[in-house]
Amino acid sequence: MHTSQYMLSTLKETPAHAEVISHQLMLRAGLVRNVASGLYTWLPTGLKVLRKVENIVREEMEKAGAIETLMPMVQPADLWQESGRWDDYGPELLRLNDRHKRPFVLGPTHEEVITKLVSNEINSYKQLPLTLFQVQTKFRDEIRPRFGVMRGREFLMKDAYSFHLTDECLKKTYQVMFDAYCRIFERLGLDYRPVIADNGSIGGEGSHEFHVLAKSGEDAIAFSDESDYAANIEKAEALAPKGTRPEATQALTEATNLTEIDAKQTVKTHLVVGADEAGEANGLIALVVRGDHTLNEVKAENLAQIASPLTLATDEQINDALGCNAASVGPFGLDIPVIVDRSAAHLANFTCGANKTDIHFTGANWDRDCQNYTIADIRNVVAGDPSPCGKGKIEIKRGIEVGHIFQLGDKYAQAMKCSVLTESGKNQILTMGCYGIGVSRIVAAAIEQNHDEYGIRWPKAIAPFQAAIVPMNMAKSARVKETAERLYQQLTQAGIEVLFDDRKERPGVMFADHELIGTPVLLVVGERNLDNQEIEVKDRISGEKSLIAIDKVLELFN
RNA sequence: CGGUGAUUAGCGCAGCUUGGUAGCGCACUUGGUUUGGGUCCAAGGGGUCGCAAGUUCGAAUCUUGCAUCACCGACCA
Repeated sequence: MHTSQYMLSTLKETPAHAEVISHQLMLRAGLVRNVASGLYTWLPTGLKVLRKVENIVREEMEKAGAIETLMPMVQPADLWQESGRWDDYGPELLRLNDRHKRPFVLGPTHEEVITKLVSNEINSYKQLPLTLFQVQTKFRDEIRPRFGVMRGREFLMKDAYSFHLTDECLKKTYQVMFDAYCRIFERLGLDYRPVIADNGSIGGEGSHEFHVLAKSGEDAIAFSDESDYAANIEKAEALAPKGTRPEATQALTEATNLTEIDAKQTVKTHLVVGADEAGEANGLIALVVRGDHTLNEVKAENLAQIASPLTLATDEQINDALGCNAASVGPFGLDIPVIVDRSAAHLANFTCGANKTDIHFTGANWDRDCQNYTIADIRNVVAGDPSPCGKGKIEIKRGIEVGHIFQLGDKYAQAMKCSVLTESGKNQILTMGCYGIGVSRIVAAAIEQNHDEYGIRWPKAIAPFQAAIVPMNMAKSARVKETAERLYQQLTQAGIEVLFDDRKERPGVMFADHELIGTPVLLVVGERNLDNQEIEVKDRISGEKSLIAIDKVLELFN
């Protein structure tokens, strides 16, 4: 490709509204352009990267035995009504009507369509197990799209779905997919970690997220400093403190002016909306964590007594129920259920709200001052906590979620009546797994992890071009022009993707552009080295320059 | 959805306080110059000043409403 016949679209200045580095570089390097909030056009260079990621994902999925399909992005509402998600999915699900006023959705995911398909097409246990996948554009009407393509509304995703007769078979495929995911991220050249994850609203048991580690990551991940344990902080268990609780030695005393208390010797009490046996919102529940800890909303929401989604009581509700302000809520003397975090439950002689505005208790003790409570793990782990795996301490790093695999179970198969005849001739509902990879998000994540002050430093496997030829003063030197063109022909014929910079620009401009775009190898052709039949090779990652004989250039790409 | 801020040439911004012929840098076009790290000189092209209404002889500038975009929060496979 010659730059004169290409669309580079590089920018010298950083567009004002791009916040994170990957977004800035994707705009500056000419990979994407914003069309509307959360919607992007992929420019030629960006699309090359996107396709490379997509192809690696596709190849590994096929190696793992998955079969490619393509489902529509627009899906009829009745499929979503059948699964129940028409009501469960919030405004993130974009709903629209066609000209006949029939309701449709823009697919944020494809469980309904695939389950319906398999339900119709697969009739016998002999056809199982089956794993299907697609690479398709998804649409989620995010409340607040941000970080460029990292959290856009429209994005490219690989989603795979597996169908099984037994959970045992599902677990086997889950492991195959797990391994395939590891190979994918290794081939992409990214520093990644699989982490234990919460299943979220999608349901089911057994789930891992794959994270690309980067400081700007949106998710916090808890690692053990001594083992392979890694979990999303939403899921990482906070163990109960060891040993027995200290003795109650102080008397319960009301205090008005509290100064200089160690947060570790206090508890804070959140009131949230509870749930009745049918799971409907009903009444309030008190959640107690130690003053220096934070409530883990996912753990709390997963408790049966608590309404989903987790809803904090309003100041008004608190005032109606207790007659005090939110800051003075405490666990004692409440006629609503009290759930106490393990660490908070281990305190003695602590300080807490007294359920009277601006009044607190000191010298508070469980059992003596409050009998009706239950203990649960409801806080976020913090750095230094013992690892739940039993080895080492927790360290917290940030990651970008680029993959997520689930053992779904029969939630969708049940709803969509997806069953086959077994060997004994009986109808049996299938059990499912689902496996997603954010293809477009990987492009942004790769940049977050691989850039410097000059621009992007692509891992070789996904660089838009393998090399760029930069001729020095080609307009004046016929020899440079000839050599560069010959080199270009040679490399191109060998199947190497080379960008030939034939713009009439000064060298500095060309160097800066190619470093911004992140091409791994620059081949600099200049008068200076031609007498020796050599050209200069500059490595984008190491920054090292070296001379190489022109007829040996091909060997660089073996 | 709440809080904050922005909207002037393709991009980055000034002008607005104190109303009076719309500017700067980059990019773009043409000519020259330069040529191993974002040259220099000259001449050009490009604007419903987000939209609408109001005040005024006159509005980018003042007033009101609306829209869009972004940041923080809430939200979130």
